[in-house]
This record gives sequence, structure tokens and C-alpha cells, in this order.
Amino acid sequence: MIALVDVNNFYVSCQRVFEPKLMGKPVVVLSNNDGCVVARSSEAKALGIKMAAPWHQLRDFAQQEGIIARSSNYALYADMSHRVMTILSRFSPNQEIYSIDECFLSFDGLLQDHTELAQDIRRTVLQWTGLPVCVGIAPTKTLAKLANHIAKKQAPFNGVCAWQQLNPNQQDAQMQALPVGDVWGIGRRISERMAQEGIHTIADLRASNADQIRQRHSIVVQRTVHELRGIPSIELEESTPDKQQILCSRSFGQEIYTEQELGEAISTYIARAAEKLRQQGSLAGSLAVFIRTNPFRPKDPQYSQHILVPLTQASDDTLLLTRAALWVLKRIYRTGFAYAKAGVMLCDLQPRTAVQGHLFLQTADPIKRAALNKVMDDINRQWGRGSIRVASAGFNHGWKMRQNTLSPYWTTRWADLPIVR
DNA sequence: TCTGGGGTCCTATGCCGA
DNA sequence: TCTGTCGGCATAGGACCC
Repeated sequence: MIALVDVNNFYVSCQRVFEPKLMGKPVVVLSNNDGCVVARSSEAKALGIKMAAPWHQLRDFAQQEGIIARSSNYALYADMSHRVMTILSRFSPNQEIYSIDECFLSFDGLLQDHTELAQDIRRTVLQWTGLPVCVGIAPTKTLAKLANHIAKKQAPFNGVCAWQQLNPNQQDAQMQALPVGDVWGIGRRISERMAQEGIHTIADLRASNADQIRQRHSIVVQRTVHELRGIPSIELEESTPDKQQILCSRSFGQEIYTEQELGEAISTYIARAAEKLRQQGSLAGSLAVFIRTNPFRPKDPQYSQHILVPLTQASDDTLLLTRAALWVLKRIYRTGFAYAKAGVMLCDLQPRTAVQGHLFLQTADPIKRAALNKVMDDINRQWGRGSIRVASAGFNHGWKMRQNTLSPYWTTRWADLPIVR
């Protein structure tokens, strides 16, 4: 049996833990750069605020309706996520952390009443963190996701839906009432295609011919059909595999024009990406850099370019990667454009232990370099990201992203600790 | 003025050599 | 020597997730 536990409106709920005055009010959390809405309280949803709605289009409406916005505070969400996951791990030895706000727990030969167990999970997480969660329990991951969806949307369930405790008629009724697009793994495009094939509801999909689904769609969708029938076809992944690529990209707070400024941004992103790379103990075999203008302003001259270059020898050295990235930037940079976004991608990742040496290459002393990178990581961890950095990352970041309504780092910075009277 | 960021997996396609 | 076929591989792009 598999449970899917998911925090309600996660980012908004995190903000509310430390700002109780936000309770009961329409609240939204904005993406990086305060670009668009990425989390909404139920009150905001009720006002018709759509997911991913551009914030600048909503400004007036928000003011009118008293909608409160917060810039996203990822340090806070990551810390709160860690607390929730730690608590949930007490309920089962088998946990798959699926995203920042949800995880699967598996229970072998579960004897306890499913609903009782799930309510216990809800109470514990709420009491220990202040965050509300919903729980779906079912024999497969896809059904657990569906049960969670039902628990979240239908008030009588009180935040918990144990699929096996519904009788077959109730299960059918639920599946007939829900559109196929509500199934985990069925997105907009596949829903559209299925509509043409006469598959509209989840019940339709469950009753479809799995072999034909394989033909018309893919093996992935076929697995989903099996899962809907209660046949486990998607494994629980308890260990997170190493990343195969690491990407760091940002839109700029304001447009920039010069290679110098783009270089600062690229250097900053490389530093961050390389830090992640070292954290997982990998080396990058190749590296890509991209820059682009603002596609939302089609009347402006548009330019978008990227180049992927192999590295002579795989590396996790910030200095070496920075030099390579700036070399690439020089190749793709064109004057006369207003650049809105840039990014770097580290690809062809391999374990540090399996380096292929290079017969003729002369590099800086690798042991000294590794020590240098470690010291930089240590300093930045203790004193804050960017405390020590390569000079090409610059100092006056005019391109830094907008975060006009950023809350304090309540749980991860001493100066921001809340005071309780 | 103002439209996010970070991932994965799968399939189609074209090239190459056996 | 030429031609057809097939599998392996790299790559690009589409689809999905949060």
C-alpha cells in the first residue's frame, strides 16, 4: 500500500506559519523575479487567480481584491520541506521524496486502518510544523496520487482518501466524474489526443485497451493504465539518483546590454552550478551557455543562442568552468540586443571517482584546486552564498532579480529568527 | 516597467558500420 | 562492387512533473 502525502498550497502555507495574519486571506507567492504566480491560497483560487498567471497583469485586480503577494523564499521552503520529510520518514522506512512538498510512503502488509493512520500523519505534521497536508492511500502510486487529489478537493473526506475503503461503486463514480487530465502523467497534449479517441474521463482511460494505448501514445501511458487498474507499474524510488545535468538560469531584473554584465551573470550561475556539482560528487564533461532577449516583446530585435562545448577533461573546478563559460559567451555574444535571460548547463556528468585522465594536458595542480574549491564552499556555506567569488562575477549586480516582497529567512538566518513574546 | 526555474524520460530521426 | 537491411548511437525535440 502506498501513501502520497502532499502539503496544501505549500509556499503559501510556509509563509503563513510565520505570518499568521495571512490566514484566511487571499495570498499568492510569486516566482523568481516576481514574474508569475506559483502558489495560491484557497481564497486566491476562489478569486479566479490562475496558476502561472503573470503578476504584472494581475496587479490592479490584486490591489482591488486585497490579494497579498510574497516573493518566493526558497531557503525557507527548502528548510520547511526538510522538516516535513523528516517527520514523514518516521511513519515508514520506505520513503520517496518526490518533490519539495510531497512524498510517497510505502506500507507492507498494513494492518492499521488506513484512514486512521493518515489522520495521524496529518495531525503530527500540522502540530510539529504548522503545515497542513492531505493524504491519499492506494495500491499504486498513480491511484495514491488520485486519492490525494480527491482528499484535497472534496471537503467530506477531511484531507484523507483511502482508496481501498471506497466500495467499487464509489471508485467508479469518482473516476467517471474526473477528467482524464487529472491523472498523474496525463498532461494537456495527451488529454487532447485522448479526447479525439473518445477518452474523456479517468474511467474511460482505465477501461481502454492498454495495447492500443501503447501503440497510440507510449509505454509511459500504458503503465499509467495498468496503475489505474491497481497493478503497480511504477516503482518507489527511495534513493535519489545523481543528477544527469545541472542547470542554473535566471531572468534579469532589468535588461542588460554588455558582454561584461552577461559575463558577471554567467560567472555567478557557474559558481552556483559548480557548487551543486561538487555537492553530489560529480564532474562535468561538457558545458552549455545560453543568452536570449525577451520573447514577450516581439517588436524588439530578437536574439537567442546557445553553444554546448565538451571539456578537454571533466571538471568540477569553478575557476576552470568559469573560464570555459566566458569563452563560450564571447562566441555567442552579439552587440545591440537587450538581453533578458541567461543560463548555464553542466552536462555529461560523471562520478568524480571515474575520471578519465588526459595524457598531455597540463592543468593547475588538481589537489590544490580541489582544496581551494572546498574552502570557497565552506566560506559560502557559513557566511552566505556569494561571500567569496571569482572577480568576473562582479559587484554591482544591476541585473539581479526582482524580489520586492521577500519575507525574512525565519528559519535559516540568525538575524531573522522570529521573536516570541 | 512587469511573463520562473529545474528536472526526467521517451520517441523520432538520421547516420554509420556490419 | 553494389545494394539493402538492421541495430547501435547521438541528437533534437516533445511531453510530463513540481
